[in-house]
Amino acid sequence: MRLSKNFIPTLKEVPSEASIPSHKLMLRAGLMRQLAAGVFAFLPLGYKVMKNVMDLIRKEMDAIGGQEFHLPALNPTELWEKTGRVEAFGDTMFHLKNRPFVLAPTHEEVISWVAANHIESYKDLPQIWYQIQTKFRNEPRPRSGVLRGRQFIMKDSYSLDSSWEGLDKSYDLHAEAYKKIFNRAGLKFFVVGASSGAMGGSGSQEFMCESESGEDTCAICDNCGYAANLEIATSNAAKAVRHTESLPLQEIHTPNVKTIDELLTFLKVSENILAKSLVYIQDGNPVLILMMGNDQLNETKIQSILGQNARPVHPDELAELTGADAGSIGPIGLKGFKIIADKRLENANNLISGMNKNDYHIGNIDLMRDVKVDGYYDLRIVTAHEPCVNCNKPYRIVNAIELGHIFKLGTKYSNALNALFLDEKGEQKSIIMGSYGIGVERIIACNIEQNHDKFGIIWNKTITPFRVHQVLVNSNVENVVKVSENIYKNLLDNQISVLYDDRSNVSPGFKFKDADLLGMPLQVIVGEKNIVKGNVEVKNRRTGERQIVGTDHLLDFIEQFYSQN
RNA sequence: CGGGGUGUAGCUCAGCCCGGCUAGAGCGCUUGGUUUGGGACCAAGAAGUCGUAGGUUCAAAUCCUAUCACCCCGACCA
Repeated sequence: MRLSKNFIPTLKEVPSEASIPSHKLMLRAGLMRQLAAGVFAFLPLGYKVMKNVMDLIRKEMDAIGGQEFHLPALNPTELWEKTGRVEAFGDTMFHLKNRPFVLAPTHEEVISWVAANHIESYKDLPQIWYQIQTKFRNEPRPRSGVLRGRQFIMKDSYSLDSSWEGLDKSYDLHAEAYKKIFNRAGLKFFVVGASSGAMGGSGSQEFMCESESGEDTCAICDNCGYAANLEIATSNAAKAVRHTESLPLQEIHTPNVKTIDELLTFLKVSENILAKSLVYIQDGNPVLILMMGNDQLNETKIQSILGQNARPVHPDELAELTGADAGSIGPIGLKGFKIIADKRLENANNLISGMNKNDYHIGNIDLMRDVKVDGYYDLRIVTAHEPCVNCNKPYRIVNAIELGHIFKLGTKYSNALNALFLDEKGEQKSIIMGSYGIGVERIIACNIEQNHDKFGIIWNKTITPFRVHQVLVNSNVENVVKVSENIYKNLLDNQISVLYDDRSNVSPGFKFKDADLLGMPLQVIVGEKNIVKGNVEVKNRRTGERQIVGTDHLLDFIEQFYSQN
């Protein structure tokens, strides 16, 4: 493809709308333009990369027996009401105004509808159905370029099985396919246990790409390989000690002391004898939550214990329920409260907590003697350097981008939509489902996040839009142009995709800068000083290494370069 | 939805606080010429409802009110 005749609008300056590297470079390299918040127009070069990513995904999905569909994005609202997900998605789903339709944010409903109509027998199972298609989500705050958009391309697949063992098998097939896909796309990634959220189901894992620009946070153990989203990560953080002697309760005057940090300074005691109190409302009833010291409550964990509808108490309610303000709340003397505590506090004694009276705390609380604890749970957010739950080595906490998410759904959707089959005994059963997603744009963005330098993008060999970027240096020298044209033709004749910078009105420096920005793995530089000896210069974009190669050997060189992983 | 920021030429931005005369710069673009191995140079030129609406004023890019859009932090996130 000739640069002189094709639309690749590169930018010298960084557009003000972008703040993370991938976003800046996708705009600067002319891959896309932003139409509205979270909505992007992909330009020819960007679409080329996207098609390469989609092809890569297709190959691996087909290899595990996946069959490609093309389902509608426009869905009747009624279908989504049957699974209760109109309410579950709430404002995140786009609704049409002049017809009772929604724009689908995912496709469990439509897949189940197809299955309900056409799967009759266990003999029809298993199935793996997938598509690569546009999804719509009314994100409250789109951000980070294509990493969180309101419209994006997703590869979503769905497994249909007649048994739970079958689901495990389909799930594992996907996990393996996903690893191949991300490896072939050149991404460094890791797999974490994750929360299933509103998707429901029994288990889920996320494929994460470590990146400063990521929105998710994960705990990683570099020693044993344990990795988990912070939503669910646990650790072996030390528990409170149970002293042999439980001292009598003691009132402590603590004027104007509100936070744990202030209490630490005021009392000059260790953090691990302090019990912080938080209050949630579960179905209208107050729940006191005890955490050790300054441990942070994990919202995902508390919701999985108290239910999705549990919420933090309002300050006014708090005063009414306890007679004190936040900072002076504690487990002693409360009426009508359920009390739960973090596992670090299990059966601890000689603790200090609030007295439910402003400016006072109580010392020497024994959770076995003085408090009726309704349960100990893991409630905290894991922090850096804490001992790994498996091997006790310290965790690293990293930001990460979610590339893919796989779920064991079970029968939630098949039940709601009557997707049934007859088993070997003639009994009617619900199809057992799994669902599996990959964000296509995220693969592109992650690739750039992990592979760029101050000059521009460095494409991975598998998804690069062109294998070779050919630069004609001396467009004013007739003989150089002639040789360069021959090289271009020869590359094309040998099925090597090449972007040819044949522009005559642009200086060599400008072309080199553009070549580095656009990021093809290999640059073939055709200039006067080398062609007189029958050579061209070949530059490795990643290493910057330059080699002089005879024009006769150029094809071999390129072939060899691309045959190395 | 809460907090912060920004909207001026295709792009990056100055001017706004403290109102004033024809609204600026760099890059890009057009024409002509000179250049050609790391974002060339000279000359001439085109290009802006100053986000939108209303208000104050003799006078508004500048002050006031409303509103829209975009970005960042938070909340949210199958």
